[in-house]
Amino acid sequence: MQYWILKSEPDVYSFQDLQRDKKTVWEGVRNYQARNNLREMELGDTVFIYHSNIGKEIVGIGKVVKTAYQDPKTKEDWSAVDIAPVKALKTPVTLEQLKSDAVLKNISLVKNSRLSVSPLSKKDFDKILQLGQTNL
DNA sequence: GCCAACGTTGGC
DNA sequence: GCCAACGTTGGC
Repeated sequence: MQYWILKSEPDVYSFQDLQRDKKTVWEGVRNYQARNNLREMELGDTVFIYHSNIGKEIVGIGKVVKTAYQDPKTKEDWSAVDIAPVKALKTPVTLEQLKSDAVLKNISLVKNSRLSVSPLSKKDFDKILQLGQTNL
């Protein structure tokens, strides 16, 4: 089991949209590092959904329901995965909270805010759950 | 809306 | 293969 953070702009596709849709194709990643992370995802891996620009907070939890396959939107060598919602965080965890945490301030979401798919250790994952006052 | 940080592109 | 120029992203 691995853990990840997926970034999305909520005015394009929000966690609420994911809850409504029950499942979505996570496509459009056009960054090599992010693509490689997508390809390392395994079935059942847990992901946090982070809202960039608007909110700037981790709002919910999802899971990988289909591992990497050819991005349907392009013929070029990019990947997509399928994501299903698990549950919303009881309390969203803001970027500010992440930055002020001695451990979490070093996660790639904070250090490299442009990376749209980034890995998370179990420890970091648990800490964020705790900050979000949420149990899986 | 601005700008810093980062990634990509293309000329040499 | 280097690096300047450019485009994009996202925090502020």
